[in-house]
Amino acid sequence: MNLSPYLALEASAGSGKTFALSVRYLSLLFMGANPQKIVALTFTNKSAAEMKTRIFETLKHLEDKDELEAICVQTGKSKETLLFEKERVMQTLLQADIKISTLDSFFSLILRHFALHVGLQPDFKVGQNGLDEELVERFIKGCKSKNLYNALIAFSINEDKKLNDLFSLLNMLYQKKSELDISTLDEGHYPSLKPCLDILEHIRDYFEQSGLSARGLATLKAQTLVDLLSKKYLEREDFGYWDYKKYANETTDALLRELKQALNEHVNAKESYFLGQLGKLFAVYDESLRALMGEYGELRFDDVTNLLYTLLRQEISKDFLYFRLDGVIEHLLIDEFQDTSIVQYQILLPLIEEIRAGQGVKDFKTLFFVGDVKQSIYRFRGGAKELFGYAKKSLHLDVNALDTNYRSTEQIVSFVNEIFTCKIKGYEPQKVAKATGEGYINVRIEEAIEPSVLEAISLLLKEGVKPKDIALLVHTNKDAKVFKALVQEQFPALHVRLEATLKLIEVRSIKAIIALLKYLYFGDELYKASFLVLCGRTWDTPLSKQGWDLDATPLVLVEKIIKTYGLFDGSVDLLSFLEVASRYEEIESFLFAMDELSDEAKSEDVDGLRVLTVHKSKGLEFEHVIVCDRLSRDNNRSDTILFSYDEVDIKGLYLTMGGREAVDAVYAKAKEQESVLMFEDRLNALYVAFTRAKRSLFVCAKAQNSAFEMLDLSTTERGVIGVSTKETLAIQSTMSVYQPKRYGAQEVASAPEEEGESAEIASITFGIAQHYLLEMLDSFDAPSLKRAYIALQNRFAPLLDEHTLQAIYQRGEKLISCKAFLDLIQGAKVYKEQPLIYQKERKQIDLLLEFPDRIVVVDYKSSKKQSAKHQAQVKLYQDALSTIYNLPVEAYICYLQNDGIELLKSL
DNA sequence: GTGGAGACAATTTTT
DNA sequence: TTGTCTCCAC
Repeated sequence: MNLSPYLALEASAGSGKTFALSVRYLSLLFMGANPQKIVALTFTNKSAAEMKTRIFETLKHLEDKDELEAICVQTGKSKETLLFEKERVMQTLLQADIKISTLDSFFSLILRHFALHVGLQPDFKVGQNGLDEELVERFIKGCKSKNLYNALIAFSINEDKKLNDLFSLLNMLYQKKSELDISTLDEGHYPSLKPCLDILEHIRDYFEQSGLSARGLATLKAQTLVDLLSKKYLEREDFGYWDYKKYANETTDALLRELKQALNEHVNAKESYFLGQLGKLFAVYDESLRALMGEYGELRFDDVTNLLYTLLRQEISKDFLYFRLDGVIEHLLIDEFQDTSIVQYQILLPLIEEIRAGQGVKDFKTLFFVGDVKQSIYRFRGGAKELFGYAKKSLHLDVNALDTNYRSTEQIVSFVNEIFTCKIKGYEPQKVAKATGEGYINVRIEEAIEPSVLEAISLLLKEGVKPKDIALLVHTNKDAKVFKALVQEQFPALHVRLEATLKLIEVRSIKAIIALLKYLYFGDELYKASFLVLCGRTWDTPLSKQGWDLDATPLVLVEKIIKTYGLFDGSVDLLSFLEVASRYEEIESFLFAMDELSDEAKSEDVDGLRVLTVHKSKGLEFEHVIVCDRLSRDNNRSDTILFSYDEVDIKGLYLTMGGREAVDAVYAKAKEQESVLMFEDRLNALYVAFTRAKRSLFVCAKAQNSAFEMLDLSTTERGVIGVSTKETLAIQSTMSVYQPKRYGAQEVASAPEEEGESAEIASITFGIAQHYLLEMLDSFDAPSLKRAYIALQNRFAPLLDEHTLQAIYQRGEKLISCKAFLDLIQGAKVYKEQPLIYQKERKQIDLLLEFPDRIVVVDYKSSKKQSAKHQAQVKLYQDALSTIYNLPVEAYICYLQNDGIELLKSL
């Protein structure tokens, strides 16, 4: 066999990591490993699911897969042997309880086995829980009973810490609990600042006598430590500069050194005191937390790892652990190893060492770690990329690197190589799998990024790229929200899928409902205006408080608002919000709870152009990627406590104070180390973003304060935009495969904007209302139109004004009197709003006409702004339908415009 | 014109 | 908590 038993694989972006993992997994199976004893761990549920699917799919169609060859090499078996054994392996795999999961779920599984040992019921829940208030209460109670209450208050005042900050600090220590012995933290007395202030005064007196300017003298005044540490002369060796220069001499410089020394002593004493106090408070925090977990059976992710670590360290023996885990794990595969945190590694270490110790010939135990330190972007969550190197070294692993990129086209690979060589430490340029010269790069550096982004999108659409093949990568969730709105405003017909972590209260329609409720309850006109604007109406639209029963339950009120204002948009978020509303009895407590509402919104379930953060995009790939600069400026806020590391061990911890580095060299070094690591994380994030692209990459950078600054980019355009011609298999569908074609701009010149109605909500609502009217038409005659209009008024009256409703009605009139249209539907069986599931996308066909000898599909559009896209859309319907019907299918786009109906036959 | 000081504004990433 | 702007002695 060629399979290296203890292997670390360095897999750069797009180098076939998933391929390598499934080859490894299957090779183990073919070599006789028991699937029950193979554990494969990833970081996200998505990638765990993907890995499972990939393994099954590969095995199922092994004869057609490239993996077959690789498995031959790994196992030393011939193709024939493997294919002969395929069925047997499949059977074992299907019968086994496959252990492919995320680290977090693997850990909670283990913890469940031992729950009773830590005072938990095995059915504990994991997730973000809402026990924060109980924790605060219990923590304060604990402080009181331990005579720490005064210490708590003194601590808060001295450090100017709000309770909230203190809690995030304690939580941070909690995460590092396994790496740190908190009980040994220093302690001392709170030091006095007086010695420092005395020296300063001395300096000032001296300079005053010399005749220093008033401005200079003012800089030599300070009241607090913060004042003092902000002084710039602390960064200097002497006073030989600026206003001081004229009067500086040996005496002043000696005094400066004396001041720095005194300050150094002061900050260190203060740090000892702070950490000592914090250690005591932490003990109470830890205890309160543990009691709460036991009582409520609710754990956070950190709690699981923390408890498990404690268990493995103190309370259970290794043998017992294996016994409970249904035997020893023989093969361990870890994906994205660079994201592993130190606690996680320590938990896994007994398992790893057990495997690594198996030296005998009959012992068949293996380790396989895959990772890429260049893609480490989760330091803030504890991910320690240093662990990869450490593990390689300490476990004496074989090291292999995948050096060819199979994901991206040549232009992209060489662009990424060009940018990141020299920037990322130890960057090895990637080789190109297909040296075809394909690919497209477009780097734009402008004052504002929005126009660049919109141009990039229209450029892609013009080339016939399908929206779902485009991904917009942004830096923050907030940016994602902003760009989604922007894109929708400019391309009203485009589906945009927002994949960001948003709070429920950040969803527009929910914001609106809360605003209205607040208006009804508090009566503040401001809430009324904000509700109206959020609904897409002008702020001064009349709105009456009459007719709302404030004694009704929040659920009833919210439901009524949604109905009255037609706010339901089909998203799950409103449903979750109704669920939240049902938790409250009356409006007052509901409204006050809203400000603290932490429930998360689900991403919208639409297939279309995707907007997501760089962090979310990790592990994914897209045909066409637009990387956006950050809209707001970068925020490198540092934590209250700074850790310094010696490889993977904590070397020290420091209390952060602005300006402390000027008087404390040790601290300065730790801070420098920290900022290097933060820089690397940001650089890696850009590497991740750029390497998501398969065919084209747009970079939309700002001229000032750019997140791309560190890359020294310059405006570039290279290559041509290519459209994938690769067939995408429709799963579980009898329909044949849809072949995307190029819809060039030359086919239909896009019409100039016909109306000025580009206000985001208004134009979308207009389109929906128009469709609604036509859907309500029983038949295409005047009486039906009247009935449909009444239905339209009932539903859309609150959202659209009289004028708009009239305009919609008139378009309906024009349609039912359009000869070409009436001729078209003559003699057909008519179906409206027919759902169609095609390529896993849900489509709605506006009008379907069934004739004995042919099928006609009609799509209504209210403007010709996006005609190329409309063409593509009906073409898709046409193709889809021709696979269902055994008849010729014709497609039409029916433009309902102010000046008349235009019926356009699609070619 | 130069450059230090202080006032002032703006403010993440997720299992 | 950090970059940007403004002020003013040299």
